[in-house]
Amino acid sequence: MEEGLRERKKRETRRRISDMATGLFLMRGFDQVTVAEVARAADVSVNTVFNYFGTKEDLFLDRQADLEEIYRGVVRDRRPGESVVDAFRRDFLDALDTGDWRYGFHEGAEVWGRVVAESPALRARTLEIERQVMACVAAAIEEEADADPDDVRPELVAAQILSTTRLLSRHALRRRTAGESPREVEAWLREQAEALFDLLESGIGGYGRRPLVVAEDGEAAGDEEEDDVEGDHRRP
Amino acid sequence: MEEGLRERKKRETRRRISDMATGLFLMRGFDQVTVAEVARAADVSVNTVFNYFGTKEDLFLDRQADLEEIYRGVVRDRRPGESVVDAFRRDFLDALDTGDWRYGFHEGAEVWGRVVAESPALRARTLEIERQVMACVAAAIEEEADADPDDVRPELVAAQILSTTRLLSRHALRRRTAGESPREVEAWLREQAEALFDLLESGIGGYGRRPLVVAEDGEAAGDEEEDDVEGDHRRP
DNA sequence: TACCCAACTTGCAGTCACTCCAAAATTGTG
DNA sequence: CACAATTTTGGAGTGACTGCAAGTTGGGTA
Repeated sequence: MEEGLRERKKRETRRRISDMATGLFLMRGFDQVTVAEVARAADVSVNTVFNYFGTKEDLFLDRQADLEEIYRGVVRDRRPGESVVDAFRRDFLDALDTGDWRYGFHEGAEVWGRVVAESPALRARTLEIERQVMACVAAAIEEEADADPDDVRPELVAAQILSTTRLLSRHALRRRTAGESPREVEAWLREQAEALFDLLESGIGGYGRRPLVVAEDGEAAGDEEEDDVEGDHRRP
Repeated sequence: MEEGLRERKKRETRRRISDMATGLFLMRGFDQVTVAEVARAADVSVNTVFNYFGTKEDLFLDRQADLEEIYRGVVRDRRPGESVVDAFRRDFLDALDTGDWRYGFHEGAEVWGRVVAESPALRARTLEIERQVMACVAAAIEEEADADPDDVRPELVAAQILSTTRLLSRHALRRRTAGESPREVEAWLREQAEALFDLLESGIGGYGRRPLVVAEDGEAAGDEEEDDVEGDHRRP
């Protein structure tokens, strides 16, 4: 008895709910679709939806486990002579070649990105996921490097690498939604990736260093142009 | 007519709501207090609470605007010869000296940290704030460096610096809540800050490099510590 | 002083995500 | 076929948040 009817039905139900939800969200936007609608579309009760997915956001974002596994692999399976940064650089460029989903280069990524960008709840959940993935990568690096549990460097390395890839993904998505062609974006992305990973490797210590001798005419630090102070309450 | 009665009352009401909310949250936890209770404690209606604060989370996390202003200052007012990283290193150590709130070293920080850690909603909002602050710092750096709007490096620099300070703050908070004395934590923090900022300056390119030739007996990864780049990656 | 307008506050009704609970319905087992 | 375990469902909440219409208040004006 490899898989009983029970297990199969569960898997099917979960899949049906997820697919229906994703379809509706992509079509009409996350906040414009209620959980009740998803339930109706999947022909289950609302309670069943929450039986499978902890929150409404999880209906749209439930690749976290996969992500963690993939990144663990990148760290663990890096080649001889490769540093952690090297491994992620290679992985990023490979993903760019194959149109892998994990950096947002897959087909339809711009629709997906727009839906996420338009929903505060989804953006928040995305950040939380990124945080957890970061912790996971940090753990993998720490384990690999056999570092002291008090050593903070693995976390720093993880944070910096993932900041870099996230930055690249976000810009790529923005350019895609702004109407640039995939080919254009890909070229730009390849160039920027090299530059950022180089910077990551060699350090940002010198960036923006202020000259020791101040020119005689230029005004000093900013005295003009005081911008807004009070933020507006009530966010949409 | 410097400030009418109307303005003063508004300021007082806002302050009263915020104070009552903060007190209740610190005492009983964020999720254990309803907005209705806050309203009752502040002697206003629930609607008035939402008139002043967009969300329940904003009742507790209200310093974002201040944070952005402070960080803008750090970037803009850096001294001659200082790079952006230098400026933030100095600012961090100064804040450590003065017990400044912005990195979580103030009195009662561990209670505050526990409340945030225990509430998913607050954690999510914290991440969102960090993201916005990061964007703000990136903008300041870009402006300062007079960089091309297409240049992604300012964002990378901002992300990496703030990742570092966030990492330090989080660990400090964790140690405080774990019962370490403030003096202990401060000493540890000072040492780690130097190490991490050094790493930030010199780059993480060599971290965790896997040896080219695999030793015939033992496992490959791990203990060889050959960091090829210039930085002396001291370990704690 | 009396009045009026604008801003601020409030109560009320409603939506939606999400929880708890107990009663079905379904599935696997002896 | 019974019986237990699991899943599904309906119903009755709770709590954040919104929109609306009716007060209430402060400031300026006739």
